[in-house]
Amino acid sequence: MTGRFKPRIAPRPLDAVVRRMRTLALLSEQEQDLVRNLSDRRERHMAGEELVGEGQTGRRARFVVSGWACNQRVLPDGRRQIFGFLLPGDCFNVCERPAPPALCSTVALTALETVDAEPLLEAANRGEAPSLARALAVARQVEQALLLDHMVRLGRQTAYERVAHFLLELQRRLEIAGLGDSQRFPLPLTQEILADALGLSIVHVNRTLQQLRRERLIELRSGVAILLQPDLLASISDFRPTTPTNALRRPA
Amino acid sequence: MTGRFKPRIAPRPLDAVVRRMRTLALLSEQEQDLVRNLSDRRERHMAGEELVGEGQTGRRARFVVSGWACNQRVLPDGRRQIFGFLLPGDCFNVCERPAPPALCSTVALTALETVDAEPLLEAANRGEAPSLARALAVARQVEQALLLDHMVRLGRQTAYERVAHFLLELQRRLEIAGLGDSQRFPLPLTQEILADALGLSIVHVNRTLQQLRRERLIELRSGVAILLQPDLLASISDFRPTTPTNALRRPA
DNA sequence: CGGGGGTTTGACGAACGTCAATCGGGGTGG
DNA sequence: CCACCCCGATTGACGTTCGTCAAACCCCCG
Repeated sequence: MTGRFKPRIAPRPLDAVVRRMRTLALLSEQEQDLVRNLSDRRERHMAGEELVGEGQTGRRARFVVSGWACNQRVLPDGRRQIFGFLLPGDCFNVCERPAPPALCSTVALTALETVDAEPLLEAANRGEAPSLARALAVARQVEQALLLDHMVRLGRQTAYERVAHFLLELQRRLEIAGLGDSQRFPLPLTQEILADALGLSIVHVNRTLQQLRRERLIELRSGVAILLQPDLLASISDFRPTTPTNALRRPA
Repeated sequence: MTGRFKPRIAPRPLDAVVRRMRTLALLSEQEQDLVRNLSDRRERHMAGEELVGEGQTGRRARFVVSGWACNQRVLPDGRRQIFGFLLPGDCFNVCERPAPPALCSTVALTALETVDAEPLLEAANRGEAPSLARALAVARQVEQALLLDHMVRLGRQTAYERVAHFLLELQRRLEIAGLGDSQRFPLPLTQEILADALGLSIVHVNRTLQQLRRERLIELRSGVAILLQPDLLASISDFRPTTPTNALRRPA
């Protein structure tokens, strides 16, 4: 880490994005540079800030560069359902232009950094970046898969299974983004957020986490999660790694 | 209804499909005929038949012409989650070609009739049917919206609210397809299917329906549902009619 | 008349939510 | 440096919702 020479512009910050895209399709060098050069039009958001409002139109495609966000909807009586999380490397507002009204709001959960991804869409639409176009399509497919996984958790899994399954999902996604290893990853979520994602009460999330700790399946300290027995967690929660990396790639 | 002359080919059967598409975009006469002329390549399926297997590739876009189907996933221990229902007029397997692996399986719940919709996609891709292309895009958006509604039900609503909300959704969709009125519609689902959709047990679905009947909110007899007090049901379940018909249409 | 799938009912228990109090750590102003 | 404070985590007691098991019922059909 000590002063290694970096010839290219904009070295580190978009690392997660490039990494992520490369797991989705085989990007050419030019395509990778296209991504790395997005660094302008960066934006910073504070935790709690709403990035996209429900029903909002004219949204521009963006990447999360650092920090966490979520898609959610809030009922009039205050109940909240979180549909999914946006991690570094994830894109949002990627759809046909002009973008239709947003189906839910997107909210920053931590300090957050994003970049405009429209230049990529334009290049892709002009046919200049076929693999990139494909990567974005696959990203949407993965997003959809995660949504269905989440729905199974909510509808047909117990609290215990839900938490285990969800932690495994985060582990995989964060490892792909280069932000964790096969067991350890940052988890900057309050138990209230977990509860609203998993369809549980705060108290019950707490107890479920306690149980997983007691059974030496996980550790959880100061924003870091450690999966002590990932395989056991996977069999407990019927976790099947969709997209083990490139599973969705087109053959040729 | 007694022998009114119908000049065009293939009169009735695709009515639901045309109706549905017309609520999604303003179709030209040619575009409507394009839809109506799909009648070839019709296919019949029996209840229980799997139309699409999880992970299946090379799927072709299709419309449901009559009957009901659902998207679902089954866990190894037999638990099942139904993600949503396909009603007459709905399309499935509509996505960029070549189609990525299916994220869940699609199963016929009743005797079912479908038609191949690929000709429409091709015409749309050739730029020959812009409004149709738009209608298909909106259809996907609506499908996504229904998915999120369903997730809110599963994660944050009580059994009572879930059933009420779900019945209202069906009422709206079936009325659009021309298969029901503002209160009455066919409901060819067993309580087991309802349970697997709503994340409940059969017994609890039964009791919830009993309660709704006792309170004179609904009637349910021999495959027909009647919403006696739709407004009350809506306020009970916080039902907000997304897409009150054409809400998602592009301004110009 | 018998059978089978779907519905209904009751009794019971487990999972999960609610309420309320306490704890604990990091930040902040005095 | 310390007292305070606030938010989030934790714990206990208790109530409700919902699931499970099992039996009865109902209706359509052969």
